[in-house]
Amino acid sequence: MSEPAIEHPARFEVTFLPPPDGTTRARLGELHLAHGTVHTPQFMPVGTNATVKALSPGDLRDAGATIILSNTYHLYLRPGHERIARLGGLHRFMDWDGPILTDSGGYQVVSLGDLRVVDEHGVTFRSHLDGSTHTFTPELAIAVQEALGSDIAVAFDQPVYPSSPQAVVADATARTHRWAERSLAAHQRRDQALFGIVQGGLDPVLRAESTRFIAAMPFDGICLGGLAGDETPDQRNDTLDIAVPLLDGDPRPRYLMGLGSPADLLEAVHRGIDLFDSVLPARVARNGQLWIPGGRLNIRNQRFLDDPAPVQADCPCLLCRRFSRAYLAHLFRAKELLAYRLATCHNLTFTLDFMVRIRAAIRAGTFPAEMAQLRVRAGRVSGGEGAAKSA
RNA sequence: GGGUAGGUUGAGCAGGUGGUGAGCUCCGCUGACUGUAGAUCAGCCGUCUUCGACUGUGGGGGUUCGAUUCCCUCCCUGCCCA
Repeated sequence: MSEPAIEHPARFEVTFLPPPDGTTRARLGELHLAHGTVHTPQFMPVGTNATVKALSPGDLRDAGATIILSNTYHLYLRPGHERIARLGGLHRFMDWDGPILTDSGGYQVVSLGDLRVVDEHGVTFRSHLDGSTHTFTPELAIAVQEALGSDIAVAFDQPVYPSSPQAVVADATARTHRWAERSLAAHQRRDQALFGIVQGGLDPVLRAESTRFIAAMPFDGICLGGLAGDETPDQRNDTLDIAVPLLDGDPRPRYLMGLGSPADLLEAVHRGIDLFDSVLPARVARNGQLWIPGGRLNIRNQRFLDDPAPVQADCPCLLCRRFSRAYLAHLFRAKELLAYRLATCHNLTFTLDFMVRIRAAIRAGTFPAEMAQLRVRAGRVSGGEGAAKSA
């Protein structure tokens, strides 16, 4: 509330257009928001409960984060959006003075699978905390996000798993469109951007329809939802190749929701995406997986107990600057809390540094040529073969 | 020296008062994780020719068709008393 109103809640400038030869759709942009400027392509660490798990705001800054994501559904349930508003808004509450995007809570429709009812009015959930019943509507999702005071709010949608039957996808997509209109109508806060969400699953026709429908509305940015689920990389790429070209010439940022491994980020940037978020780097860090150039380490593996080397020699993160693999391996075995902080610092530093490299290549006009080596640096997403023996 | 309670797969246990002990929890190993109900979850964790088979209840001996169980003896550990 104390934030100064700005003329454009989300002014987006593309500062480096994709080459006209069609070798890539990767582009460079600056997204100007109430709490600062975000250079795109950019990755947003996820801070569901008004905290990126295990990290302080200072850790986040040091890792290179410039914008983070938080969650409407979780903060509505606890501690309550009105309480956060009374305490001065989400930025002040969590002491993060950079931009924040809030997810609308739509994703929890699928992630909290059991006991929910979706109808035209909204979604009735059972709270994962105490079992109490709540109904989320587009209007409530917007009101909560306005109370939180995020820089970017997101329309309330109904995602479905990419592999869902066509009829299910069609139904959810149509409802998402109607809810997009209601979200837009409900949104009032002038210093807060509002992004709309495209659905459509993997169906080319539905995805194209949804992209056109959402793009035709006066949102400040376009989210591509319903991906980063159980689809294959090829299916995801094909879907992006259908949706993104329909946004050619559109002056707004494109945000692929939920994507997070370096290899996946690279392919999506190549296909014209500007913004990403994912819990993946932070979650796998807490579970002992450390990302390094060309692969990853499972720090719980026995061989690291005697390894005096840093996780990644040239990494500037808190972990790699000062501690050995052996120390981190010990902390994980002892279940010491510092393990989660150090590992998370590293994976987010790695991910955000990867985005820096991508932006540098785009700026230099060498992005398509550098894709191969960026792919090598990204390593594999999953499946055991990507594990690096040591750096 | 006497008494007493025990010795079960790395650790800690359960069980078993004559009819096939491979069960549990740790630890350990491997994997998974993508708009976070996740510092979580899954598989493995005696040996082998691994959809099965074999071995294993401190050592030795005895009774018995059959012993982890009953008897004898020895060894080891904890506690109590001298």
